Amino acid sequence: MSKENLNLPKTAFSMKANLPQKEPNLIDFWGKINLYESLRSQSRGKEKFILHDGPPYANGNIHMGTALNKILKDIITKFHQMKDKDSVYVPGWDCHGLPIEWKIEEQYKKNKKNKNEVPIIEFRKECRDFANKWIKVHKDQFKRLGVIGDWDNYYSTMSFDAEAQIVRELGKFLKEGSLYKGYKPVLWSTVEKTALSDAEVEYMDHTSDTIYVSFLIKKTHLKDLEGCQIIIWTTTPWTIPANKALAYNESLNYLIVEIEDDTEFKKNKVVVAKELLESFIKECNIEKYTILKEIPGKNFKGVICEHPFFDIGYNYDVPMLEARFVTTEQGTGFVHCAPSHGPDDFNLCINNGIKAVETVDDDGRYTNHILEFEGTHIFKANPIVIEKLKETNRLLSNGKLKHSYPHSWRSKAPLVHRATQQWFISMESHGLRKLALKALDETKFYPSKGKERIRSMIETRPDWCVSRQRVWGVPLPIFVSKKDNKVLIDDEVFENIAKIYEKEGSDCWFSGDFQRFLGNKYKAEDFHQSKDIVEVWFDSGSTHSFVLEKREDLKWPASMYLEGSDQHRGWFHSSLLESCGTRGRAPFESILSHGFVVDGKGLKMSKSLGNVIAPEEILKKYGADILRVWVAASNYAEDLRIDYSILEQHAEAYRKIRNTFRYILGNLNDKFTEQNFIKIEVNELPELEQYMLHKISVLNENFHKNFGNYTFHNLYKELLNFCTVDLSAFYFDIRKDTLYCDDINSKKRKSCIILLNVLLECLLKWFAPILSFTTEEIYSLVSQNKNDSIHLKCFVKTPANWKNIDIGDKWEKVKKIRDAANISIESKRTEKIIGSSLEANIKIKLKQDLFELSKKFDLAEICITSGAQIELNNAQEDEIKVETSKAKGKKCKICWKIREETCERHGKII
RNA sequence: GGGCCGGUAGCUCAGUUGGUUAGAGCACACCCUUGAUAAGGGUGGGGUCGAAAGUUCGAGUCUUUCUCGGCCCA
Repeated sequence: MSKENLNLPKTAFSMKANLPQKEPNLIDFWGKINLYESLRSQSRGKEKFILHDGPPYANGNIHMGTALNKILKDIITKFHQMKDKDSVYVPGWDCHGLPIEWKIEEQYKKNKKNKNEVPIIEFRKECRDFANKWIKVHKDQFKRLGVIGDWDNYYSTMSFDAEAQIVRELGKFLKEGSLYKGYKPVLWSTVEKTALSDAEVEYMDHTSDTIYVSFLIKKTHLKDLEGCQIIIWTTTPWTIPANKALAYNESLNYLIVEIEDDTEFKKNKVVVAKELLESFIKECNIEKYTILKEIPGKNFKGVICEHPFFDIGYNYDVPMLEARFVTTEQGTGFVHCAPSHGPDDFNLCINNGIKAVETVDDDGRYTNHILEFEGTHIFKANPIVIEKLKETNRLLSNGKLKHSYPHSWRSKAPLVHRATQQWFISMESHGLRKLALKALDETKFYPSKGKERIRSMIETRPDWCVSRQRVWGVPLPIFVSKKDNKVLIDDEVFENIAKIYEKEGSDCWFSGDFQRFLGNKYKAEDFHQSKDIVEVWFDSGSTHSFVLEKREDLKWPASMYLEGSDQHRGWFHSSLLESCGTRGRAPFESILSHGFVVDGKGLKMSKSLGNVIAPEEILKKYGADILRVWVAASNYAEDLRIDYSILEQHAEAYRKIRNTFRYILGNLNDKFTEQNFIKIEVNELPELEQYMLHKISVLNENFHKNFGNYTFHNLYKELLNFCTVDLSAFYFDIRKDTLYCDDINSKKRKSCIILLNVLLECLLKWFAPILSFTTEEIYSLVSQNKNDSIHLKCFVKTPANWKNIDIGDKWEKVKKIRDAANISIESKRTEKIIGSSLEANIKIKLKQDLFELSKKFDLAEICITSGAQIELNNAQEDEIKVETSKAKGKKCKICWKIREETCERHGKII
């Protein structure tokens, strides 16, 4: 009569998750049981899966992108571990480079300290401390996400052994001869006094001075062109003194135009592209003019002009050169070329024997190569150049233009192209490009489109500039002979430097005394020591050499590199080149790239839009497992959307999963009995249990298929659907009657308990890589060994005899009947004839095949009604017809079924 | 401006070589339950597949253009 006769669920597993409070305790638990060490010792000798961590920059708090990245890495690492491998994750940090230098300099500025007065070694120490500080912060933040890794033995690009190995790696390129000294315009910041890497540049609007300048033709074989002036348009007047050539496009047509306005240009014959005449006329305020002749571009071949500053000493020839980069988008169809100040200009000129020289110094001032203007800062030179052009009567007009222009990402200062001495790794001299392309073909990409993306970059990228004129980095181990200007190449010296770095770090490079690096073989006084440092992409591109190769617990090449899709140009790229150059193949077997985190509308997160969500907020509000669900449920092949409504949805799904566990735990009374899957006598179980084992085995198959393709969002969806559709709404709902109301010793109930145990184990293991905290919370509740962890387990193997297609098909049909019954029941429910389905009695008319099939089933049990009768339906239409009526009789106080007689199960008890 | 990728119900995602009325779960609405209870069950509504044009007997799927968004580059 009372509830003592029922076996109601009872569990210590709370419905409310309270993740923000509970998760930190689980992190402590993992520390206490030494989870990482246990994983390693129990996996010794097993096949290794090495996901090599792409080092985040040790600067600033983590953001959603970092959280996504680390969680994805952790999920994959755990998956492989549970697939019975030795899956090792060693986190690392990228430490050298401009952003940290900049931070220290900012502090100096605040404290009115002059950077130039601080010894380099002291400055570098501050950078090092700064990086160390952020590594510590990051470490805690990553751990909080549930990431398991070798946190005590992480790697960093500024560790002494890393700096030493970077020297060895550079030595390989030097020795091979692919690392060469070049003189090229690079994007240069006159504020930071350094060349900037692509990643350090951002494009913003900038207002430039624009000028139309005329170049008088000095020499031509074409009579029409004699005495004409070539008109160029430029947005960088300060580069005019560095002009060495003019470019035209031979596929364009040009016009010779005589100006008739009563100005200083009266009767002057000027040449511009036909298509651009109109804009030229307008912008130079020319009212009256005559078109004298149209001439094809190819006629400019061999034409020589004179520099607009011819009169003040610029008396060299300015040849006209053909170039495809000349377009009619803007300007005049002629481009002024300063080989020291633009990559296009440089390439065109070098191909025509015109070399770049150092026209502007580190600070941005003209050098002595620039007559008349030496010492003037280029950012102040525009008005001076414009004035001089006016004086020499070469300026047709000047104005302003707002356009997208490169700026330093740190200082936001506009950048310039400036020819400087740099060190380059050649893409061609030793076949690096070819090797890299071949290596890509041998790499598996997830998603596959990543391959094309990096491939097209490798195909077209220029030589790799690896030098930087800064101090916080690994010094380029280069000595140049004072005698013959040749680079010292000697393995002994490289190794000597590396050995010293291993002990002291690379600071000693700047100590002033470099004899110790040269050993006894050479004399310091015979060499210049390079003061450049290695660009940071070379640092991180070398991690495979000082992490994967050096550590006993890892392997080379890595099984996988996993980063955001921007790293196709970043770390994937630099690692590929470094490794192909030194080892002839990629340092990875596969690459997984993920998209970017954007807001709920698909827009990128930005302070100005106010749509930024920090991981910290999510951890505080929902907990890491919800964030991990978000990662698992999202398709990382594209951009990942996140906002609070999306998180709320995932939190809801999490609750469903949590309640699924809670139902199982409750009915097991928190007593998990591990089942030996192979020994389960499948045929002895009720068919419903057999069907569920079949579903489990099919799901397990799909699970591993999705895992194999790293399509976690599909995997997660299948797991979630299993919980909601197959378990909660079907199996659990049907079996409540058995679990609550059957005798505890009944075979049926025991079978169900077996299945719940199986389900608990399967679900715990399937979900463990994703819901790392919750599965551990559950496991620690049911595990006998208090120091055990779910993360030390392997995935289940479902015995072959669980899969039973026949039973699967049969039950799919039964479910159709159930669906039809539900529709019928629902109609009586809305008519208020019945409430719960147990108040219903259903009459089901079935066609022959279903009728025969249903004879073996208890459809009342399956449809959760008090009664069910089946009849043969001979009609053609309506395959399944259900009639619902109110069940007659009295409600059994225990099982609530309505019986005309006393309840066959509980009559006695009552 | 150029290259690459993407836009399927409010949300997260399926959609096989073009082939019936485009699917799932969640969310929503209504109902039931009160023995998974800040739970559980049932039923239902909701999409001109970013837009337009084209190829085809037939297009979410192929082509082109446009648009919006993301990454990279200039």
